[in-house]
Amino acid sequence: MKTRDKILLSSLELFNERGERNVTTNHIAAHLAISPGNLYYHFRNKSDIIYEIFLEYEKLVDFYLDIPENRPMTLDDLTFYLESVFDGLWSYRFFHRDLEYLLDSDQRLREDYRQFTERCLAAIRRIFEKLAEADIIHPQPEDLRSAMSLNVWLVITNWMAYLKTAHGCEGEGELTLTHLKQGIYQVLTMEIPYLTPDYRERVMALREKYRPDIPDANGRVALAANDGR
Amino acid sequence: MKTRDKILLSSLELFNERGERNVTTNHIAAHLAISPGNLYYHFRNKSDIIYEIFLEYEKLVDFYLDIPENRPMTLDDLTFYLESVFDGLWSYRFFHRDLEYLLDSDQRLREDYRQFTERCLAAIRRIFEKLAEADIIHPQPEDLRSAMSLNVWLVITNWMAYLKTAHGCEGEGELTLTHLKQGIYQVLTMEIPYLTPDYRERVMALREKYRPDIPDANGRVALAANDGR
DNA sequence: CTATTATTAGAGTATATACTCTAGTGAGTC
DNA sequence: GACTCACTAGAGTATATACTCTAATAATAG
Repeated sequence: MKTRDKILLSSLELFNERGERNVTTNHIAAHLAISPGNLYYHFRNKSDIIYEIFLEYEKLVDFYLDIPENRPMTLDDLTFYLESVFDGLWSYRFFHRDLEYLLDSDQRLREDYRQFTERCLAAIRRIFEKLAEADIIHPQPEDLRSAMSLNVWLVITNWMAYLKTAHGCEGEGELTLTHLKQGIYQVLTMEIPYLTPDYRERVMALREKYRPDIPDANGRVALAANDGR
Repeated sequence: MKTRDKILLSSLELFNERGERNVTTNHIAAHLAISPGNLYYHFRNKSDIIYEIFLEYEKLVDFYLDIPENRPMTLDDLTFYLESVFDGLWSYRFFHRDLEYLLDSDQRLREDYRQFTERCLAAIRRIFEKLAEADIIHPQPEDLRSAMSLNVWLVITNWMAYLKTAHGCEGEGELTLTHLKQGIYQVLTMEIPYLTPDYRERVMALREKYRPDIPDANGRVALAANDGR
């Protein structure tokens, strides 16, 4: 594997593990057992590394959120979108943690990320639209759909921060992809009132599969056996 | 004013303006025209300053979210809670920006914040409960109420980050308290399906007052005259 | 007035961080 | 064999950062 790619890979790994703020270019070089000079031969600076990683993240999510227009949407589609978005969030989880700082330090990234957000929101809106077309949810006025979509986005992008900050349990409470995906439960919660009678049961069952098994804010632990995952 | 208090005040101001990561203890001292030594006479380290600021934040929000149990809840109460929470968020806006890093660097803060979150969530749940008691919203099963409350919390705490990251417009697009409070529109969006017929119109009108006047993700600008604020 | 304590200035320090510079090495090309 | 060129090592640098130390000054109590 090319040194350049190794740098990107190691950086992502270290960023995800320790947080971008705690990972220096020297750390990255040391982790790869290459010299700092070598690293700076391949990248002008740390921002450049982060930017390239963002481009990968962007490509991944754009790929997942490509909504096929030639057929109606199914519940499996919805599941796929939700799972995929959380997969992406997990793989590049360092990114949202220091988002504001990162955007402040790199204008390119700021503008790209803005457009990325817009595309994601448009995709979510389109998903709602197609869910209505498929009679899975009741149709909504455009205003409401936009506001709902934004709420979905806010919940998705903040779910991980909630898990990491609200559940202290330092040593044991390691965050996993499974925990992260329990955010799907939260997203589906918002759709409940809009479900059509035909699909209500099925969506509720789907939602149940993602019910958090960590103590909720009441200190209660859900008993649901999270089978099949 | 005591030097100690001046340090806290200046720190908060600088943190909010530039972000905690971009503000050093030397900056704070320079801003107050005192020596670094003086600053370190009053505080053991930067974390201590942040911790004390958090305690103020906590006290403020706890004060706002004290739910009176001796009378039914009104719509004015709800408005007050929403406005207050966003006021608090605004006054200590640096805090949520670097939350994960801050909690990682200070165990006390981590534990205190965890409990703070729990109290906030409990308050939100209680508000939903009392809204149902007052026949403003339909009653919900406890499960749903908990999940809804968590979503409200996620939307509230992520709204500012959304504004700061999704709306690039560097120079002009200065973030203001008014913009921030448009998050109330998003929060009320989640309650729409649960409103009782009696209150539906009134809550929708309230919500309309907070309709964002910034371009939404479609590039459209809401026309609503945001009167009276 | 004296002794003590609280407060402050300001120079200084150890370490870290992002990044640079020079001197190569080794694989291919003519 | 001379030359090129992508790639790499590793020492080095300027700056920043969190924090310390000493000495001095103001405030206060007896």
